[in-house]
Parts: sequence; structure tokens; C-alpha cells
Amino acid sequence: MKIEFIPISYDYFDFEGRNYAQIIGRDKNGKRVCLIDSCDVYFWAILEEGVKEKEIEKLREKIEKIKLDEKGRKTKVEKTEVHEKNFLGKKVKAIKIFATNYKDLHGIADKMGMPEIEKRRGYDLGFITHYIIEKKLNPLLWYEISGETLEAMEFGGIENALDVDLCLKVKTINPLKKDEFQKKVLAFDIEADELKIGDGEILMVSLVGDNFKKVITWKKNIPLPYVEYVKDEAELIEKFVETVKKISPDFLVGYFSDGFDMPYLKARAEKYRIKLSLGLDGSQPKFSRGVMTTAKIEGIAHIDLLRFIETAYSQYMSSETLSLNEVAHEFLGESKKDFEFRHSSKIKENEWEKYFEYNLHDSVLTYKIFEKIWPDLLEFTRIMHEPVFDVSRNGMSTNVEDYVIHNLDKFNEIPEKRPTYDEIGERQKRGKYEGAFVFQPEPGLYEDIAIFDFTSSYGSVIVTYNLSKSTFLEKPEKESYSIEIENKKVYFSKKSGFFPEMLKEIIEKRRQYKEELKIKPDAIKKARSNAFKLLANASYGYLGFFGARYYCEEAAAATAAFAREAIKNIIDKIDKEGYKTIYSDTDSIAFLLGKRTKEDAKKFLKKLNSELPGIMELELEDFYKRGIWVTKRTGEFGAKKKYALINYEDKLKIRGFETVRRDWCNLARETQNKVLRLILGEGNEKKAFDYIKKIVKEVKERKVELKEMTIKTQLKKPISEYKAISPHVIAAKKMIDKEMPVDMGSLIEYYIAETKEKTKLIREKVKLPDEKGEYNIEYYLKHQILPAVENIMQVFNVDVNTILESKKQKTLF
DNA sequence: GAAGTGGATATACC
DNA sequence: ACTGGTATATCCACTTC
Repeated sequence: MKIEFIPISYDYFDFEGRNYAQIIGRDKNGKRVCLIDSCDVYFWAILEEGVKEKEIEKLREKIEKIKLDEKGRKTKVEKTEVHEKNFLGKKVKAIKIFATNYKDLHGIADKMGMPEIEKRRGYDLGFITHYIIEKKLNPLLWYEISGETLEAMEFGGIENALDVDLCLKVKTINPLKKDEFQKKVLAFDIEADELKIGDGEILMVSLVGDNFKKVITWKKNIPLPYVEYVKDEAELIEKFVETVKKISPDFLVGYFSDGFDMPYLKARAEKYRIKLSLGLDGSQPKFSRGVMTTAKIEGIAHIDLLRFIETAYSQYMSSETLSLNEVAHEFLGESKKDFEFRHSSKIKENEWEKYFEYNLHDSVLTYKIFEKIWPDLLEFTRIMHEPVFDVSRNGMSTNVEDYVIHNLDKFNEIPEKRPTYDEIGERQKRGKYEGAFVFQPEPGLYEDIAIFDFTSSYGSVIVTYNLSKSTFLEKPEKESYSIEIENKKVYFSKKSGFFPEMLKEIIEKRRQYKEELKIKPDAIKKARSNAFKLLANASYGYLGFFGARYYCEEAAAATAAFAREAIKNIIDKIDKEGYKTIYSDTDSIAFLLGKRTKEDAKKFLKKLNSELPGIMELELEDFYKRGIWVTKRTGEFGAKKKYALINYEDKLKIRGFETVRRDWCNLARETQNKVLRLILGEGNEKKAFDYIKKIVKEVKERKVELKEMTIKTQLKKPISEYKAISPHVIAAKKMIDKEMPVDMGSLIEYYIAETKEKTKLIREKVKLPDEKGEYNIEYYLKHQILPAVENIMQVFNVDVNTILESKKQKTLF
């Protein structure tokens, strides 16, 4: 029979020693389908140069006799073939070795230390990756599948165990041009008494899907349409499982659910000896070990939104934390419902309804955010060619690597292996190489500024100069790209390599999205364009990442070197043309228009572009009315990475200033922001100065609310590992004493208070936000407010410290 | 015990 | 273990006089 099918969730099982892919998806009518399929599993033995035909035949005979009997599996080499392949761009002869079970590829490879074999490769890919490469059944794309239904009890009766409408053994797979997909989404969120996994009771769980809203609870029976009352916690867990089963979503979505909701449910279910059988085969979620736990559900794509947001968006978000509240605010313009958390025993009778609403709303937000990010998740998954479960959790280096691995066959390339533990150690030992160029700015207030920047700068350098592990030349060749790094010249072939070639496609996608964004801007298009920019830039990071298969220090260093050369070239040309460069960082240049018009600058941009090599492209970032660069706190030089601009739509662009840093108190940040706005918007430093005086007065008169004085700093490691006991470490210790949940990664909030003891140490004045006390006037003036505006006013030769001196005289009397 | 300096730490920029 | 380097700023910890 034939069906139209979109694959969503991938798993595999072993049957009689062989591997089978078990793929769950939907057909065009929304029926849930399970495909069962197998594929060849193999790896490569790359032969030494010049091995003769006869020797190869002998070798094949030897290899074909290899058998393994480990871990209760009997695996053998099924057959071998000889192929002409490429490895790292070089033509090689290789034996393709097919084995019974993919788990034994490594074991077989280990038995092949023959002298004719130079390298063994391709034994370290997962089965699902093998399968997707072999059968080209890519996730979240439509296919026409022909296959046959299973016979009774085939594969040990898998069909009966699976909760699907149809089960097919695959015969053929053909891609379809079809896009629409009515996915079924269910968001969920639990509320518990204790934050530590499993320590408290689960009070309620909310579920939100398409036209579906529910809160299951055992705490209070309130007649509300969405509340379902059960008798105890055990029944709550059972009801939750039952509801998920009934809805049977493609995507079960949580927020931090890998780290909280799922492990919590697991812990509580274990306590009551209940099976958390969420899988379509009735299996429980499988939790991965390691630093980051993940919860995988058979047949349903469990998505932890936080993980995807961290990799795909966080760099471009203005939220201070990635809490559901702040992320919802930024993505949706909506906030969480207010609810003051207390232990359930302290919640009053009439407060439960609010708590339920709160819980439900969290799932609503999770559901809505998922809908918002869906286009990106879809695009990411389709580009990476790996299941959405993995893509949604992977970091950028893995994304780059997945992309490469799944595109190798176009180049007839054998995959490179993962580095060994020792190789990683070696790579980590190497020193840093020189990175980006940052222009030394002259402090001052400037007017009429234009900013150009390179589109996907590092990515386009890699493509243009063909930089990669496979194009790196040990010995110089006549026709090659070369550049000096650390007094040593490195060379790269001009014969196009597969890595740069692949990157080209990513950059083209990014350009396309950016164009669409220009035509009709919206937040999501922006995020998507940024997501691809991220992928392009990550390719550079990937080259220098110690865990990468295609790690190439020389290529990474050369990328930075070529980029430095390119930007310096542009700076020269801009200045030669009669403009004046005032700043530049990595891939952007800010310069003064002087007497020229915006149109002149645009024309000039065209000219510059016509002279750029390869796919390098410079674009107009924006024009700005005014901009300010300040001095460093130490020394008279202009500070790098710290400036503020205002464009002709009066929109501020602030970089590096305390305004954008969360480890400064709100008051300092807001004061600085206001001062920048006054100076840039109106060009009025007098007003700014008056404003500062006003704030200083308010601080001295204690008119400022304590919460404006809170400083937030993150705990980057376990408390015990801190050598320097800084204020936030003290605050964290205080929190632990109060049994508040503190962990690595927690954002610690505190303020600096007045104390009786005479001490110089700031850490001895630390108090928690809810601790009684008064803010320390001297500290906030001298360490927060004035430093935040000092360098800005210095541009106008105004010394803000005089405010303190003159006022001090008065207050003395 | 004050002053100066380097190290540890956090955060931002691209 | 889960991209790279560049840069600023703060406060602690130590040295020196």
C-alpha cells in the first residue's frame, strides 16, 4: 500500500541481531503511522596508496571472516565492496564493510589493524544517522511511502504494543513537494512544593493543547470547567499519563521540562510505583545520563523549549534571564500571572483558584511560545537532517556537524571520526590564536554616522578563501590562498572543499530570510534570520572547537586573519574616500559622513562591494544622527565595545554600557540610559547633568526604593569552588542558610546595606533583598550611580564627582 | 595599615 | 563536552613600603 507520510520521531530496536528503525509520524489524514525499516550498516577501511588488486582481494577475504560475539550479540561482516571515494577531499580507495549490527562496527574496526589499511572511518555514527543518510527519510518533510502491513506477531508483536493507527514495513521512499502539516501539540507544566527534584509533592499539572485546557489536581475541588479533581498525587500522575495518551500529541512541550517536570514526575511516580508510560509502546521516558539530562519518549517528540531557546535565540534576546516569564514577555508580549509562591500548607482556601489559573497559564505560554518558534525549529530540523528531539537540544557545534555529516554523500566523502580523548586533550592544550580586529576609538560625541557591516562575515571568509580541514595544505602549492598567522604562512587549496561549499548554502538561506525581513519586518523573521546568522558564524567556531570532527586550528586562525585583513582594507578605502572611520569591531565599521549625503554613502557601498572577493558582501547597517564613545575607566584611551547611538527614527542602540548589564543595579542602569537619551536625543548635556544631580539627591534622601538597588549576579560554579569570596558568593551562602534553592547557574540578588562595623569589604555589607536594612548611600553613589555616568559626562569635560563634594559641605551643617 | 597590582570573576560584543 | 576570540570593570587577595 501507499501513503503520504511525514516523519517526526525516530527510534530503533534490535530484532534477531539486526537494527530496525521505528519511525513515528502522520499520514495526510492525520492518522498516526509507524514505519519499520532497516538499512545497511557499514564503515570504511581506507587503503594505503598503491595496494594492489590481489592484496585487496586477500584483505577482503580476511575481513569477511571477522565475527564478533559480544554482549549477547552475534555479529559478522556480511559483505565487503571496494569503492573509489574521497576522504578529506583526496581520492582514496576504500573497502566498504557491511556488518550485522551497527553497535559492533567499532568492535569490528578494532580487529582490523592490517598494514594495508590506512584509516578506518564511519563506525561512530548512531543508527538513526546511518538510517537517515542511507534512506534519505528526512525529519519533518513529506514522503510517499510504499510498504506492507505487518503480519501477526511480526517483530515479536510490535504492532500490538504500539498505539498507532497503522504500521508499515517500508518498501520505497519518495520525497513529495508538500508543506502543510497539522501538528498536534500539547504543552504541560507541573507545580510542586519543593524545587528539589522529587522532594515535594506534585500539587497540580496543567495541560494545554489545540482547543484543550486542563488542570489536574488533588489539592482542592473547585467547580471550574478546566479543573479535574483526583483523590491523591498518585492518581494525578496516572491521570496525567492518561490525558497525554488520549490527546496523543506529536509534540509534548515543556519549559525546562528536561531538568524539572519530567524528572520530578519520574521521581514521584517511582515513589508510588506507578509506571510513567507515556511512550506509544507504553514505555517510560528514557533519561540520558550526563551533565544535561534529557527525557526521551517513545514515539512522541518531547521538546524542552528552554534548550532550543538557549541555542537559537538567547544571544539575541534582551531578557536578563531565560525564565518562562521573561521569555514569554519578549516573544509574546505577555507575562505570567502573578502568584506568590508558598508551601501548599500555607495557601489559603480562596487562593487555590488563583494557583490553578497560574499553573494553567504557564502551559498556555509554553504552548504559544512553541507556536512562535515552530518555523525556526522546523527549519533547523530540516537543515540538520536529524530528529527534532535532538535538534531542539543540540548546541551549535553539533548542529554544524550534523549538517556536514548529512551532506557528505554529495561529495562522495567518507566521514571523519570524532576526536579521541587524547586528541581532545592535545587540542585543548594549544594556545589561543589571534582573533578579531577592534578599532581604537577616540572618545567623543559624533554626528551623522553610517555603519556598514559584512554579512555573515566569518562564514563568507571561509567560503571565499576555501578554508577547512580538507583544503588545508601541509605544503604550499602554486595555486592557493595563503595568509600569515603568527609569523607563519598557511596555505589552502583553491579546489573547492566540501565544508566551505556547504556553508555557502547556509549563507544563502540567511540572505534570503534577511531580505524577507526587510520587506515585512516582524520579531520572528528577525529571530530566524539571526538563527541562520548564528549557524553561519558557528561554522567558524566549529573549526576551532576541540570536539569537532573537522577541527582545523589553521583554518580557524586563517578565518580570523582574512577577516582582519578584509575589515582593515575597508577602513583604508573609507578613509581614502574622504570619510572618517571612528570605530570598527570584527565585521562592522562606523564612519562619519561629514559633508556627504546618505545617498553618497550608499553609492560608495556599491563601489566597495564590486571590489570585494568571492561571496564577501558589505551592507548598510543604518545611519545614525548621533553617537557617543567614552574613555576607559583606566587610562585616557577610548573604550572598545562600549558606545551608544541614536538613529533617525530616534531609536537608541546601546552596546556594552552598564545599561545593558544586569550586574549593575537598576537605578544606575536607568540613570545611565536616561543620560544617554538626553545627550543623544537632544544633544543636551546640561539637562543630563541636572538629571544626575536630581538622582544623587534622591539617593541621599533615601527616596529610592530598595528594589531599584538590587544587584544580580550569576553563580557560575558550585559555591565551594570559588577562590575569591565576592559579594554574590556571600549572598548565595546566605540563601543556602535560609534553605532557599541555590544552585550553579542561579541568579543571585542582593543589595549593599549600611552597617555599623567599619569595614572596607563590600561583601560584609551584603544583604538579601528581603533582609531588613537600608541601602548604603555611599556605596551606591560611589560605586554604582556616578561610575555609570562619569565617563559619559567626561566627554563634555564635566566631572560628576563635584556633585558629591559640594553637597557634602552642605549636609555637614 | 595604606597603596598598588595581579588574579578571579562576570558580562558584554561580534 | 556539547562554537571562537576581544574587551571592560569590579572586587578580592596579596605584596610592598
